[in-house]
Amino acid sequence: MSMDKTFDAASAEARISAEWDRINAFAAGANAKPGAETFSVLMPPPNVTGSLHIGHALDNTLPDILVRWHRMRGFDVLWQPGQDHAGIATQMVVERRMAERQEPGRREIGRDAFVEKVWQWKQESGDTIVNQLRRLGTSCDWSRNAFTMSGAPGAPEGQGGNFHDAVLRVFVDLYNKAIIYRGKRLVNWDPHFETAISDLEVENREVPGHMWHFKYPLAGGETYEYVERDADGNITLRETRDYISIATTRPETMLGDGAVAVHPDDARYAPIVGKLCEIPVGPKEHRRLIPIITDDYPDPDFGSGAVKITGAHDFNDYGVATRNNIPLYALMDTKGAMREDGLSYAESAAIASRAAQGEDVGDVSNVNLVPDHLRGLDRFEARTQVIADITGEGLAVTDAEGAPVVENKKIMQPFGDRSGVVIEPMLTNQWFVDTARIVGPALDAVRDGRTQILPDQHRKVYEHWLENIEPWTISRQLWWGHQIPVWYGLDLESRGFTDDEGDGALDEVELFALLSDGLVQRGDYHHAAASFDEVAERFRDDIAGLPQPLEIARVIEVADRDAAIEAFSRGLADYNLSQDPTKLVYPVWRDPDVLDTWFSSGLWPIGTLGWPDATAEMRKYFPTDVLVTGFDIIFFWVARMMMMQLEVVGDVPFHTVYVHGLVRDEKGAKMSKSKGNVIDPLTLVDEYGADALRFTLTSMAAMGRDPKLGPKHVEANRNFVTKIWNATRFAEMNGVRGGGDRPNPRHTVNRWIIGEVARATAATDEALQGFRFNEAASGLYAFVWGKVCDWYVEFAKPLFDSEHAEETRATMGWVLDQCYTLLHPIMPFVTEELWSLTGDRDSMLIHADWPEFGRDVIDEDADRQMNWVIQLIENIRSARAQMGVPAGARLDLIVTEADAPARAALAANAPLIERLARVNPPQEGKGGNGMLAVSAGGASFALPIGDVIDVAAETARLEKNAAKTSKDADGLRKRLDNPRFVENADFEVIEETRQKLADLDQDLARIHAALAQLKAM
RNA sequence: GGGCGGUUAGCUCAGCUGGUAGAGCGCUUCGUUUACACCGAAGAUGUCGGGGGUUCGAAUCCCUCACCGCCCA
Repeated sequence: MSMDKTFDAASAEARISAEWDRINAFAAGANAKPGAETFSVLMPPPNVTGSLHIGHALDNTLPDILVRWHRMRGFDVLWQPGQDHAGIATQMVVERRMAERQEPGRREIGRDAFVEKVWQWKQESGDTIVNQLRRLGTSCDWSRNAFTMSGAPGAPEGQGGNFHDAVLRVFVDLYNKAIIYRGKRLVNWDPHFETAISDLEVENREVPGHMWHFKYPLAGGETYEYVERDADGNITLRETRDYISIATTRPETMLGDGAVAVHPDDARYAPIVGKLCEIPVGPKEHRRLIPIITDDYPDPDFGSGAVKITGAHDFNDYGVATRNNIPLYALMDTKGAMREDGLSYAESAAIASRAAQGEDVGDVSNVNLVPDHLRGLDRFEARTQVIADITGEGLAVTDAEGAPVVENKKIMQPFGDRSGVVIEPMLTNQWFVDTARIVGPALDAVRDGRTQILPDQHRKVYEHWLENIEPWTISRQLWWGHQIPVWYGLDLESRGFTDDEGDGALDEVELFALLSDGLVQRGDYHHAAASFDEVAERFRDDIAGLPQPLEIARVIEVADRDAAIEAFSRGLADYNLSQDPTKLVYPVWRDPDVLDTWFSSGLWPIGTLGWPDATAEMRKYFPTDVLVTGFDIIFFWVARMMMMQLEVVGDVPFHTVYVHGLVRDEKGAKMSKSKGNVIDPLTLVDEYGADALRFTLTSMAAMGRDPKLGPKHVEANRNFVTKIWNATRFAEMNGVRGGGDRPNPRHTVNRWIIGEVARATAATDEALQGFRFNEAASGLYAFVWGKVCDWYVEFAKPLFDSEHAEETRATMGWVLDQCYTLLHPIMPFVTEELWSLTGDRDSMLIHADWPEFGRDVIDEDADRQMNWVIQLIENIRSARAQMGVPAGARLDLIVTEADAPARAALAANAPLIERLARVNPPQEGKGGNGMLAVSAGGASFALPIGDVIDVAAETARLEKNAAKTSKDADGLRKRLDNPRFVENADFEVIEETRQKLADLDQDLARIHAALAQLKAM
């Protein structure tokens, strides 16, 4: 059998993958020694919509290295894979596809049909990313592949998992602890997807914008003395004004202003605080007045110092409004267009006026302050119109020439990270996690080291974020996701309804009162439970206290609140007619919203292990060991997993979080589709093989740095694959076979390389232990290429023709086995292939034993000797090359001087030196005319290159060497001459320095001797 | 504005707890000697961003400035 000249990655990868699958090589616990410690790792679940990008390749290569390494060491390993259902992203993809096929939209086909379509789509393309990950050699237990929507309604038959149960259970638990609550809050609203999103899903970007300046006239034409002063208190402007000047970047929100606020210390506006001013937009006859209030929020130095307060459309204003009891007037609908619903403008303005006078007007959600001509307009069209209206009326602040003041300036604007549209702060009912209540343990765990975040800089980021955590909006107005397990019921007892006679029975009058009292106006009850049956129980308990016969009303489920009112009314009417109490129903309806995807992925550690069931996996593999992920999801995912696992099961989800950088292109630019610099990992795999890509990513994974990846790097590492392939090919041609035990050879070369293997092993273990992936990779590269291929293989060539042939074959076979083993976690395919080609093995390499011998197998003498040999060969080669000796010429090697160790090294390794330095067997003699002078520790040599030696060139070469040596020696001498160095430095350092100096001095003496000889000629 | 990180060979980057610089790619010269030209041999290139400090000794620790990047307001 003879090997090809290169490794055929494409065909071998598929074959080897199939073989691993056949023996279930990746299964949890595979290759575990009896009673082994466990090592478990979670895959950061990629979006099920997604396809593999280079970040995934890194996310999975690094943990795969740790996993393979532990598996070979006999740990009981679980490498848990799975995918995330990715609410918005997936819904977006499916909707887009429906549109492309000109199918009816999701609202037309309805929720159930749409969700079914998403499941269908997931069935068709959900495996894409799994198959792509497999091509990288990711050795997860695919039989356990999890999905964050598993077990949810509509999930196809035959798919395991109960993620849905876990999610609902946690929701209900947190709801019952009141850690999850419902509230009407200002949230980030995505007008494209028409859903709330969390603040993490908002990207704030600086974009060119405008700042408009408008006059808000004082009510009743009042005037005041407006005075501006400079820093020293000198008056710079004094004028009589009948308005207050307001700057805004969003004029359309003026319609919803509830007040104008100034800083309490701002003397300019002190005269008008407490007065009313007019919003300069809207129909003249209903021009609204709003109060001028004080609050600490306005910055007197920014703009005019006066700020309009639109509590329902700005987060800062929201704070001011709630502090000062200013109504929150909503202006927009879910699409970001100006509202058309609610009361007429006239009615609305009237209510707002009463509010401005200080009257409590109650719930203002029905108040629509959008003037008729603006209703239905998109928010940006409305802006244009508002500006035109105000300017037309002469209420824009103008410059000296009378032109309206409009500043062009950069403004920070929020964008949806998925939709890319401008996010609108919106006042809506949403569900929140009161993160402040569960954040403590997550902070403590990192502070006390139960979970370690590497590198350290990310720990700080994590802590800072958690210390300033905001409530987490977890409801999403989407259809694809875990529907919130909350049902609402009508509030029949809190207000209005009374049992007049106190007889515990409901008479017709009371029934009528119940209906006419306006159920619509009332608040709702809600309960959370994992199913309708359970929640019905809760509602039955609630209504048990109602007068009869209502207390026996059947709890039924209806679509929504309107349906509930209708069903309830019909029930009452039927009862009224028939006096049959079974006609009475208590309808409840389920919250239509779904949970934020991250709520479910936050449960990834326990959800994938079968929780809430007390599974064997849960007992065995939780808490997990290492999580490898990107810094971009520390908040989204890592922090939330920490909080949720600690709250739900009282333990940290993992001991170590290794945060890797962002893979950039070779110029350091972020990869993005719009820039067109995205590198497809599979293209690289096709071209160079998975091993080369894995090795490249690994060698660039320096902690705390962003890897910069270009095809050149991958090519270089593909060459490395070829290198070890060919070293094996050479071995095979010389009858070397693997599979043997560690030999105990006699020849120095063989003893030396065994020590080098031990060094490489220890270095690899240390690097991986410390998550210094790049050091593991570069150390192995240097060892395999620099030591094994460059030197050992070359040394072995003459040995194969010597009495040491047999032990050299054994040693080389063993050394290569160690190379395959050590490289396997990083380059699994080529090493597995070589393993199978080179010996009869008990197991595949993936289940072979990781080397366990220590540095004690290093033979220091052999080490010294071989380093001397290498030095001599290099010096001879260098001298030859510099003097232009033809590469093929074989020179005599004359030993002019040698101490005992040098003599011994020479004697033991002469054939190697002869071959690699292209010299004849060494002989004693004297240097002389026409000879090159070369030295190595403790010995001097002369190499005759004929009578025609260029004395000048050789002198120059030696002088150059002398200068360098002498410079180095002087540096060391200066240090040693410094008494403070000798006093302060470590003993070892001083000794080492002395030794180095002695060596250099000796070298220098030899060079000078050679120079003297040259001159004598 | 606050925080974090970066600035080392022509390019892309290593350099862990201070002992005086390395790799890959590229470049120059030579080479097809019993694996490998996806190769081998030899070689050139660095006041380690500027300035200051601590130290016997600083790319490494501290301060400061400049520029670049990221995160959060």
